Amino acid sequence: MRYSADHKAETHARLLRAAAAQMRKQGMDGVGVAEIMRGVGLTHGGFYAHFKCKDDLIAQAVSQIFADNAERFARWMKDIAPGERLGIFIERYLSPAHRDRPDRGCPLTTITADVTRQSAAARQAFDAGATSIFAHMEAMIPPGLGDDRAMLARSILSEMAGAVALARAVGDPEQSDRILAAARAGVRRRCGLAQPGHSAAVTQESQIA
Amino acid sequence: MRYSADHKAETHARLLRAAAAQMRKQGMDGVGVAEIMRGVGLTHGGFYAHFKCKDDLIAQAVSQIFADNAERFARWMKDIAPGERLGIFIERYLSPAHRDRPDRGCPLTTITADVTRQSAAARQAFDAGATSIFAHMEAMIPPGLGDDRAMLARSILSEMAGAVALARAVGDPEQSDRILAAARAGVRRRCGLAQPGHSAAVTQESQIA
DNA sequence: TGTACATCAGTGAACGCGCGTTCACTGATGTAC
DNA sequence: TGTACATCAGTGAACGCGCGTTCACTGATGTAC
Repeated sequence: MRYSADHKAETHARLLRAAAAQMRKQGMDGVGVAEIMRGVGLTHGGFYAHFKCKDDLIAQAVSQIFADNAERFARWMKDIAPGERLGIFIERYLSPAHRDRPDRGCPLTTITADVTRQSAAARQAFDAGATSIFAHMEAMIPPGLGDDRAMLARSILSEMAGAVALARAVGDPEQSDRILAAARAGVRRRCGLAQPGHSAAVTQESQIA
Repeated sequence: MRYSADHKAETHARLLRAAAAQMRKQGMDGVGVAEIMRGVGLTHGGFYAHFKCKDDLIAQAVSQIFADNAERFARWMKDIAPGERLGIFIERYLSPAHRDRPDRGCPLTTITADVTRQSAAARQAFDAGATSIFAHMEAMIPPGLGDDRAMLARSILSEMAGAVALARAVGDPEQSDRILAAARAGVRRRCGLAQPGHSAAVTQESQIA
């Protein structure tokens, strides 16, 4: 079956998007080649027309995951005044909705532990993506907030990523909600924002906090 | 070969300790039954004299991991004055040494992502251990520091666990050191401690920061 | 005290299974004439 | 315009491998007599 000129590129992109979602939900080594191919309606044999091997897919999927989230971030922030962005980002990042959807969640919360055991190519893709996220965070921090905004950005992102990861791991829903609420309060305070948040993205849990 | 009365219990304990270390380094599903048995000098067939199945080992190993760290924590803190404990804990937790030894590292940094995909028994063990760590952290926070020490403990532990996990994932050593240094500075400030730390556990990186 | 037997932690061959990977093949379509 | 051929994304059987698990067996030692 011969296909149109860009058919292969489209299939390749669909495979990467499927792999990116499944790897975040099930862990980077928890997804099989056959499962990914089935996910886009193909059979396992065709995999090697698109990727040299599974490690090749993983490395490309890491880049895809960061690209997905960068695009989602840009879409969120497009119509929001620069001064409002930090508060809204914090609320959304530390929301139960983010916790409950790891398949489209921030890679700093989903693939961080796994990537330490992956190929050099995958780790380089992670480094590039993480650096970009740190830079975006730094840019959102108001200049008057501290002498070293880069360090503050790293500190705050560590807390946000750590809180979402812990909130996912904890089985007790109340404890999980409290972890998110504690991080929202801690990060907002450090960013000079009112307690609790009053943006449209505010959740029930942050009201309780 | 018949063995002494408590021989089996000793072997069981050695298996759990080996599994606890390997699971933190290689991920919870990255360790095989045969590999663990080989690690204590036995063959794979004997595994089922000690555990019902692999999931049973994993659940018990999760408890073992938290017990290991609770013991290590108690040993650290034994001869340290209560007022000094928080500062020293922060320095050690956010040290390159902790980052570089995940096999004996805090479970909140090593098994958090994996445990979301494990059995109910493993998740319950994680919850119990995490609750205990949160309580220990809360007890170290000076009463005058805020109106809600439990929330502050959650917020700070999220940052510390997140920072160590990110520092492990990042390939660039300088970036990795900066993440730890940023978290040390951020957490110390929030705990009302001097910048930078002056305890014996101080590292080169915190001097730079 | 010496002999016969029971115990049971550990052995190692074997199993079914799913994995990543290979490869001869398919067949709709673009291209050459 | 019609025919013959080349292309190549995708198919599906097959592979070697390591996994978790089972099971008949071993053999040093404790116990019964």
